[in-house]
Amino acid sequence: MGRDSLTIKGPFDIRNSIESGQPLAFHADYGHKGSAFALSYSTSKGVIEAALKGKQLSYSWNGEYNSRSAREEMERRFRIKDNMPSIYERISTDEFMESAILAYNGMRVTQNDPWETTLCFILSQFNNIKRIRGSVRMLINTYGTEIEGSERKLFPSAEQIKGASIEELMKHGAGFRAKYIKHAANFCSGSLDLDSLYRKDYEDAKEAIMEIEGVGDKVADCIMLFAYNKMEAFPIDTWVKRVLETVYFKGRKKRIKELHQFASERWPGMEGYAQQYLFWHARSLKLRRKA
DNA sequence: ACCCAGGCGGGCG
DNA sequence: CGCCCGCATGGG
Repeated sequence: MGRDSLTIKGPFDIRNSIESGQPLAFHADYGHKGSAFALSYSTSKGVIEAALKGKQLSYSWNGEYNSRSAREEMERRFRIKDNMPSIYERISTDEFMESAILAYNGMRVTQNDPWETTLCFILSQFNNIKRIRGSVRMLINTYGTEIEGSERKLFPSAEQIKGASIEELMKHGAGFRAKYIKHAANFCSGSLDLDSLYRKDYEDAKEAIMEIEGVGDKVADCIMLFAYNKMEAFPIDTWVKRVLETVYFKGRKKRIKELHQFASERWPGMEGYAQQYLFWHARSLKLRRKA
């Protein structure tokens, strides 16, 4: 148990950083008039609660955290050390990107736990953000370990999920993805060492994570970007596909492979950040087919 | 009622 | 390879 704070340098939009569908296991409370923002999240080690006021990010911890590991957790999750002006310089290639950056200035790509990200993004397939978050909350409350003196629980480990039946997982919001969750839990608590993927490059790590049944090209890219710090990952979901086709290809249908190629040439080494701004801006514009 | 959601694996040609 | 289909479920 403890409490500390750190000062954020550069633009930081905490609300859009966590609401933009990258971390899916957060609880958030909004302050009045947008002046403060409070959040909490469960990890495998404890619960972190944090609040942002101006440039001061204060936070508290419990469980196995100590002052040093809690600080590292915060800096990592929110990529506090990212140089946003330099990133914007690299992805600000056109008017659409400029307006996205203007609208969501300070939105960070967050870096989350590999198992958490794997579980959450398997749940994300053919699903919507609101319901994914509800399912994740249910899984935490059902399978996570209790923490003394806290209403929240730890994020359930692969071992704990492995102990659940497909029927139980289905009932707790996983739907048809339950069999994938089960397989991922078996795999990640057994032959696949998630920590070892940090030492692999993007291509090799992605190939390794795709051995999990239910993890295809898009989910693998999300895990690479949102957990393993691979900024060249460019997840292409329905929104990103649509916005790319609309903005850069005059509405013509393009294959996923071509769009990956396009992104890697346009935003080399920073595809992940470009993708997050494209995705979130496209959604805010409700850039649908029938809009 | 209807459509869609941060897709995927399997089956087909 | 590319294409097409079904899939649990609930929010808009």
